[in-house]
Amino acid sequence: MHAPITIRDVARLAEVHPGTVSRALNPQTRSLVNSDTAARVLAAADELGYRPNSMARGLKTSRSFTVGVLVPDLTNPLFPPIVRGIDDRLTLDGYTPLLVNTDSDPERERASIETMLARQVDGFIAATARLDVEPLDEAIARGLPVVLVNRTFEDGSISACTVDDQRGSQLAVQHILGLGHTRIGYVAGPQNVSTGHRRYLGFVAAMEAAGIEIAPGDVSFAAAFRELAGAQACAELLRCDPGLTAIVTANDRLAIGCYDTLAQLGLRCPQDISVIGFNDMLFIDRLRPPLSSVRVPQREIGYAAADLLLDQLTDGSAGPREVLLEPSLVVRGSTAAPSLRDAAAGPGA
Amino acid sequence: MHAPITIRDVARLAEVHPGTVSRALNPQTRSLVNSDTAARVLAAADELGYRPNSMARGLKTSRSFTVGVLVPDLTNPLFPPIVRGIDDRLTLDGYTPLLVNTDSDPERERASIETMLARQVDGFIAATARLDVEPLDEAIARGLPVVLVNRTFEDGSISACTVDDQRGSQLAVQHILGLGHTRIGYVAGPQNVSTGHRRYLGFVAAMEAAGIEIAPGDVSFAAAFRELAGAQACAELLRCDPGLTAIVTANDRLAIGCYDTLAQLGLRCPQDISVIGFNDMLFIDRLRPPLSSVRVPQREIGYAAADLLLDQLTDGSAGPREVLLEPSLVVRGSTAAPSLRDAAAGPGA
DNA sequence: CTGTTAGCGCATTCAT
DNA sequence: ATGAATGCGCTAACAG
Repeated sequence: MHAPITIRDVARLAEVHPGTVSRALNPQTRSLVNSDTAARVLAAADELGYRPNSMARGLKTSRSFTVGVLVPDLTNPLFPPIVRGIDDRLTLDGYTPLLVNTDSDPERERASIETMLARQVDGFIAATARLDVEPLDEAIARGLPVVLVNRTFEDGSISACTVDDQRGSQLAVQHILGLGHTRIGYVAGPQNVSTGHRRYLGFVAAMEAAGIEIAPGDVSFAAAFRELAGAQACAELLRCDPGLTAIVTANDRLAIGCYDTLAQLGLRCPQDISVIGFNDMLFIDRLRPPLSSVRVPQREIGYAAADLLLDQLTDGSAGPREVLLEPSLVVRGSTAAPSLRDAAAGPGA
Repeated sequence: MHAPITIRDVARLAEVHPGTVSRALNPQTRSLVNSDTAARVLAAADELGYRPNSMARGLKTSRSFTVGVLVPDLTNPLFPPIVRGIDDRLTLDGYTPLLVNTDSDPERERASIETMLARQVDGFIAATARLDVEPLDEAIARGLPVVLVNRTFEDGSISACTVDDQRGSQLAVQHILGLGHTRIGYVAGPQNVSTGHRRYLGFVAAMEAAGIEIAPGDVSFAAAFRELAGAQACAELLRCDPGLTAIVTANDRLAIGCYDTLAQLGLRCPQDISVIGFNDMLFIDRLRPPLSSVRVPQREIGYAAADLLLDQLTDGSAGPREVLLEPSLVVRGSTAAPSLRDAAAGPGA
């Protein structure tokens, strides 16, 4: 438990002034110093095991090389890959993420942002679903760059990185149509989060593009991205139109809920009804049947978001940008051609 | 984008000396100041929206109120709940976790610890399975408290928080025995990680306690906690002893691998063979059949680990302690009485 | 090229 | 009970 080694210890050993040590140790300013001296300093620093105190550096430069990362709940399987991607990218440039779970609670959110501001974070990445940016207003006012993940801000004044949700819905619909389905239901997510809304819009657009009319009862809105809400929405769908042969969903967990309802009604998937999810969650291929889904490159989204932020951090003039990543279709056992069931019996009964 | 508000701004508004503001704002020293003045200072701080600069404070006090948290890979479903628990507890006391993914790569591990040391973390929580403590030696030498999660350090010189792995194995074995099984195989995890080793010891002990001999081929060691390794181990088990009626595993993912092998061999679970996992991962109840498992209170483990660390942080004299949390048994459809080969009844029916 | 100087914002010792 | 002074470890502006 020896005393911490400072820049002055290194200076003493290398027989130079502390200021020179600072210059020699910083790659940015190393060119300002004689390479021999620099080498000597490096050697001395190495010998002593010197490690710059980043709080002192931060105090002086008013940059902390930390980034606030807001997620609703790390326990939601959606977020770990995103956070991992963020971490991977930030680490490359010497930044450290400060992770916070907000539980989508405005008060907790406010408090967290407060704390991070006090910690002098250099920017924020908000992987939260809620639509308002207000809690981040002060950060923005202070000139701190902010990047949104999984959502966008309407006027485009804030950088954002998301998957192309509409395109994802289109992939799902086209897959289902390609199998020959025409009686298609949709379990939508909550419309007050952008993901839910845009996936819904994508579904509508894709159906229209195919010239298929969406009957009033063919869409049911789940109150949350949860299994139970999905099960309820699915039940409602089938009550309105028992003749559906396929259900497109806005999220894998909603699709799991659909499985529950189908099982309860004695309907088989995919023989009686096809189901397709969205996100391609870990282990979703282990369900019975394995769920077809729209894959979202979560880790890449996090990585790209961090990339966006670093851009703005490094190059002050870099304006806000939006990055849209491509989803892809993963076909598994939950989708098949329609009417393996008795087509002649028809719907209605 | 106004200039940041410092303690001097508050002092000016409250018409006191900056030193007084510092005292008034810190709950610890507030008693040293007249309560009227204190109130005035608080009001001024509030009005200006003052937020203490934690880097300046840290530089002065050489405490950062941050804690380094090491995990192998956040993407492994084991860790999010643990990290969540850590975060929840640390936040209560104003600490912030600095999360790092090491990928169990010694070099990455070393570099991360280096970075965190430079950031003046006040302590470490290592939620990694296979870390020799060596990379943390310097931290320990510096007098920084360290808490291990999911593993212990032999000589008990380091605090640790784990589930009672042996007890967990015992619960699994007793459940299987209670169903009437006597021909029981074990798919063990890697023995160079403490979790794998202790669960194995627990299995052996429980079998011995029941007076059942473990035949040479009845245990197979998986090379990793992964599905494929589990599948291979399961295949080996059944090759040696096709008469097994139950398989106990050291981990849910190994159990999933067993499912794969059983399906491949045309064996039904639980009618032909029962399988029980360990961890009770998220969505493991969604497999077919739903996996019986030993539940590990992951979030609580993280919470308790952070608690241990805070103890040592707050009370310098607090020695290292070990905390063992209780596992519990979750019975689902993958375990049943042996030899139901003719019974048509499914689980729960 | 390198030494010197002056703070960054705060907590803390010493006066008063 | 409060003011004054000092320095945590570092970087940056200015000399030389």
